[in-house]
Amino acid sequence: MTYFIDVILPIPLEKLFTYSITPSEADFLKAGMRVAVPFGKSKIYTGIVYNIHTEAPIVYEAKAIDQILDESPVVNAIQLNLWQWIASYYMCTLGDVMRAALPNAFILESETIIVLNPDKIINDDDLKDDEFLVYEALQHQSSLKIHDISNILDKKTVLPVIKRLIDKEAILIEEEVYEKYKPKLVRYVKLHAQFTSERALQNLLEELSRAPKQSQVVLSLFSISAKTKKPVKVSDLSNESDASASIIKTLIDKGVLEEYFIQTDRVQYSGEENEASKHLNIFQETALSEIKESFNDQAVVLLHGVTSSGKTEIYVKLIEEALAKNKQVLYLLPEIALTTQLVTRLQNYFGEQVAVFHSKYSSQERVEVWNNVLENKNKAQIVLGARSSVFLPFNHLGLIIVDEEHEQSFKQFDPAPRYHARDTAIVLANLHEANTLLGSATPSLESYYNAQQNKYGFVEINTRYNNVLMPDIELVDIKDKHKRKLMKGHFSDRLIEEMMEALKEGNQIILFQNRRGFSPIVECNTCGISPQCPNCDVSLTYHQYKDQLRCHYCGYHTAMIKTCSACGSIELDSKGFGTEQIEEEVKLLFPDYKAARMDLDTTRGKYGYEKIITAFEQQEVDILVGTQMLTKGLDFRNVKLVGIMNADNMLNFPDFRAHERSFQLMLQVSGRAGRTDKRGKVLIQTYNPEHRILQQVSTNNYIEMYNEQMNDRYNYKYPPVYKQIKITLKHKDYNRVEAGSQWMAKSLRQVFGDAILGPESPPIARIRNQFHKNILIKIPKKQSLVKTKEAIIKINNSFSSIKDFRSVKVILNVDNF
DNA sequence: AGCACGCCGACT
DNA sequence: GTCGGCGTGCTC
Repeated sequence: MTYFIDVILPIPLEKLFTYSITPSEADFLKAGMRVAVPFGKSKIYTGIVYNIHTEAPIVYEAKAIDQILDESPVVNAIQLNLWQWIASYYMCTLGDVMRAALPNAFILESETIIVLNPDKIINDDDLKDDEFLVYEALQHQSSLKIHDISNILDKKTVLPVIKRLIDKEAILIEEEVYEKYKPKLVRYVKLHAQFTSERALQNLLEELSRAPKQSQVVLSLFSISAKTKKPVKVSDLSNESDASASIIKTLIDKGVLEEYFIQTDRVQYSGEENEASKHLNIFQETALSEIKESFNDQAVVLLHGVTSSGKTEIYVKLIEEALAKNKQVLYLLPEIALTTQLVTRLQNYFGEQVAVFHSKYSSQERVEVWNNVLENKNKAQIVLGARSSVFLPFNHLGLIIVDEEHEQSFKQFDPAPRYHARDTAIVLANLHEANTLLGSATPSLESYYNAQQNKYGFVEINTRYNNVLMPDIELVDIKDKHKRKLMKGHFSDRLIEEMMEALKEGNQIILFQNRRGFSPIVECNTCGISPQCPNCDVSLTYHQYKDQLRCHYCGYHTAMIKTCSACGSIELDSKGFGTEQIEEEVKLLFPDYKAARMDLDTTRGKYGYEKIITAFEQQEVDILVGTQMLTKGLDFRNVKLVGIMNADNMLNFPDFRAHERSFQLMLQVSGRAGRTDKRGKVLIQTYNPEHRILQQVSTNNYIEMYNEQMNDRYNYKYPPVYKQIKITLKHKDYNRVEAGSQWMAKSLRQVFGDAILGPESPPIARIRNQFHKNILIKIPKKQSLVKTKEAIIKINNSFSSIKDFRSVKVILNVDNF
């Protein structure tokens, strides 16, 4: 009997690929293991075994696998189920899901290695210049990679050169597969066994008396091991004794010290004793019992608790209960990198049972978390992570918490799979028969709607922890302030007054401006022309700190121009304002206080956020200026005043969710104010204080906002009333996307009629030299989603079989909000 | 997605 | 005349 396996490959192709295996391999292999398989002419890819069977393919001969990469499955059956769901719901391939789900280090790829042919000696004269360069390089280095050769020759296309060298039999090529994950080994030292006796030791120290540094090292080694009673790391020894690596090496070479290695986890928790969880107040207690009761007949519960109502304490209680039942817990957060504070809090309760998983981890670190979850280790009972942690190999999941449920960063927009982690989490929980708790102070309309429809359970907390009052929110009409000349830069007199007062009392201030950079538009006063990005249809934003013009879409940047590129005038003006400009104005207005800025530009790097957050927490900074990232669940005790510099630009954003988002954003930032006994103050500067949303924000009226917005959603057939799929077409040639999108929209209309919107050019029609067109499909709740998707796929297939349209990229985005 | 094969412009 | 551009087709 011959055996075959169907394999998922990490490429965006619909099909699974079938390979033949030997009976003994069939015996060993299980679904979810990785195999290395040959693919195409020379490549070797990592695939995941999907199933094992005996049905030989008919139209082609299956290749044999290259090798088996695992002893046991790295992906479990539930995960494969979840992958399948994601692929079909979000209309992408299993390969796309695999790429997103597995840590990079699990996906090995072969690399072509070029070596000299030992059996043949080539006369240099027979080689051309570039061939000679490669040949020459191989005399010094035993092997080269394709990448090295393109460096040597300083050009991209090197394959023809390699091919000629192969023809001349000068070189050979090999395919090498790399294991990307290497366990981390830490170097330890101990005293060599021969010095364990008192006497030998005495002799040794005497011997070293003329080498004070060396004897210092030996003495330090003693003191460290006496103190910690554990093996001694080389790095600790080096720090303690203040000795360089070379001194330690000398001692190792002399045979005084012995070195050895221990495999260590990269991610480690070194904390104190755990605290007991806090007692809940009466409101929290009530909410907790309501949640538990809801879980009896609802798999999902939405917890709507005002900012600072102590939702985390409730989560902690639920986590405790899940752990007591020996279940794993997944705690999803929008952007984990921002929430060092929460990690610390949970670690205080649960110590090393908390594992953290997010995008700023290296792929090596991710593998370790993955394995810990897979093996159900004690150190991974609670996983705190961003959206990609829904892919971890849980096997006993009991509870999923989705904190800040309304956050849009749970939805992945760019590479496929374009999944929403909240919705995926609910499916994952179902597969595990676990419960899901969604928590937010400003729930998304779709979750609130689901709760209203009794699809989810619903629990509310309306009181802040310790009965702290909700902040007092004041709207400032800057149109009027401008008229009456009461503005200093972008600050109204009211804002300055309140800032003065807060600072005098020793309180901190947060200023929110939803735009980074200094000013988004630079304009020539003479001819009115403003510098544009060469690759995108946007104006360049001026960034003062580097004196640059930057594009926020493609990363293009140039030095700030001194004269207008069109007319040569030197009168350049800037319009609009970003965080950078606010920061600068703050420094001028309040020179005696320290201001800092938190946005994408200041938080690059692994610890970028942490530095700023810590500085603000420790009150080294009085005024913090920032973008959206300020809103994400940060808990600063001493903030009394929050200023929203301009509420209008977010309200006017061209998106059906602009109002909902603005409401959420403003209430979230407001929630940062007055978290202790003092009542917080929020000032919202706007040109349009009568705006319904601003009124609703200032009275903290979620229900009214919900009802009004839902009304619009009904009228205009938007989610959550209708389902929505967005199709984006991209091409570098405008005419081609235009023609393609027209064709696509027409075909869709033949099936769906006027449920099709578009094609339309998005506000930014060109990004990275690609022109975009959008088509929107609105799907009534009663229409079959599966059939709708089938129809879309069919149309998309005919689309790509049209020669002219083949090169147009089509992106399908399900629930594109 | 990669990679090979095949057909057309700008350089030695 | 070649080198090297990218359109087209295929991968078990």
